[in-house]
Amino acid sequence: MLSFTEENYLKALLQITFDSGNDNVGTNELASALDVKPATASDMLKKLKEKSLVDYKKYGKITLTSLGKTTAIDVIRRHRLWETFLFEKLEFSWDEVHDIAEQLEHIHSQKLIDKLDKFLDFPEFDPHGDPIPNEKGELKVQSKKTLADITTGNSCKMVAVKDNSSSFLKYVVEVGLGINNVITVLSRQEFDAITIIEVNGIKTSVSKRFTENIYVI
Amino acid sequence: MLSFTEENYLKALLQITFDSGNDNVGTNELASALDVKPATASDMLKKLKEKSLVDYKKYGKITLTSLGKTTAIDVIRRHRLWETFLFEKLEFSWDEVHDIAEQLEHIHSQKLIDKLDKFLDFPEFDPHGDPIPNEKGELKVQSKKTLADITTGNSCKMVAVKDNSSSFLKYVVEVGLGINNVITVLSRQEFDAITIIEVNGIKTSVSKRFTENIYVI
DNA sequence: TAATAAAGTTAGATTAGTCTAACAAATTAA
DNA sequence: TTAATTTGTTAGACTAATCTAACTTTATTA
Repeated sequence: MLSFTEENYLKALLQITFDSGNDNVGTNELASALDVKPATASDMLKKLKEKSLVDYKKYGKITLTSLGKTTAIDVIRRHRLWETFLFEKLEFSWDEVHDIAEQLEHIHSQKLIDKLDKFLDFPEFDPHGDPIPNEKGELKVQSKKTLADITTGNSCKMVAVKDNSSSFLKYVVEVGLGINNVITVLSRQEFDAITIIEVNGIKTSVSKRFTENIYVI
Repeated sequence: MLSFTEENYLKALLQITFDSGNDNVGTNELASALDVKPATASDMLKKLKEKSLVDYKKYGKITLTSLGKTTAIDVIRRHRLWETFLFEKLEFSWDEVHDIAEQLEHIHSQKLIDKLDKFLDFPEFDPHGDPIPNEKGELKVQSKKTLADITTGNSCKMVAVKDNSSSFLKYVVEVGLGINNVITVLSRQEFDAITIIEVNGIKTSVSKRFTENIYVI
């Protein structure tokens, strides 16, 4: 049985490769994702290697073993199912579900997750638009295209957010954006890296960083 | 923010006084309830005293402070609400809910519990018949009378179980008993401490210990 | 390619929660 | 009321997860 901490390291490793496409994850990057010091991550990697959850050698790159990946996907499945439960059944808002799910994802009971999945009618996406792995660990492929990739004058549909932090999500809501909204890119000011978009007839300016955190199709 | 462990000590202290009516809880009793050694409990008591959660002095009796009691009641509220959720919404059986709720009860979010309470329509009793404290910490008084108190020839209604362990609950189901069932005490054999009961027309022999763990009215 | 910077590791310390073994206090019984 | 038993505490050690500070390796750049 893995500890909360071990599960978090595995999840972070998978998340980093998912989000950044970067399969050359380093100690610093991992440590900063988990908000610990590199020394701490370095220690933990030894332990995870010992348990055959990661492959790595000193100063080399870190990769999940197949066992590690399966486990990480399971943690993500738990996280996203709980988020969906909180949002759909308990009527939490979009930006509140992540932090509570961070705790709930570590409850150990396969049966609990299977029954929760059924209760929610086997959802394929969580409230942030992220795909939920099924009981076999399979998930729908997610668009890698962000609002930053849409050229001036074109429209797209928002399907998910990259950053799941409460602060970002609150901002997204403030801007009037949500999953499935149609967004039109009106113009870009290269000088200050601002994009002017239109959503439901309302025009807003957003930063480059903002556009890179909105997944679209 | 209290740790899981601290919460478990407080809950155990309250549970012991509740269940046994014994307000003179000792280190050994507490330790055995938590499945740790007395030395460990002794150490933890210092810490809980430091945090003003228990009153106690060396070799003296242990009592919860008002803060400690409030916290313990809150842990019990969380536990019983989660049990109710598992039983009513996820269709877990009676004997499966306790162990999972032991984990869920430590999720920290007041809003989560309030919303869960509402989602379940403010239940007053959990699947084992135990009262669920409301958001103010108030709970329905529970019968202290057990099946052992019913005299030969008389009938009663089962309202709760004292022992919540999966093994006991499985046995209760096997015997054909459940909450709200009417039980008639047919006879008692003082020699081997056996009671013969009738439930739904079926006669069974149960031990003294069994009858002491069934609350009735 | 040599110097500098960045990234990663090791050593030693800390905290929470646990243990065993030895000891001390309180209670029970002879 | 003394001896035996039970109950409770202390001391010292261990593990997991973390830290800081010092050091090593790898990468970058002048």
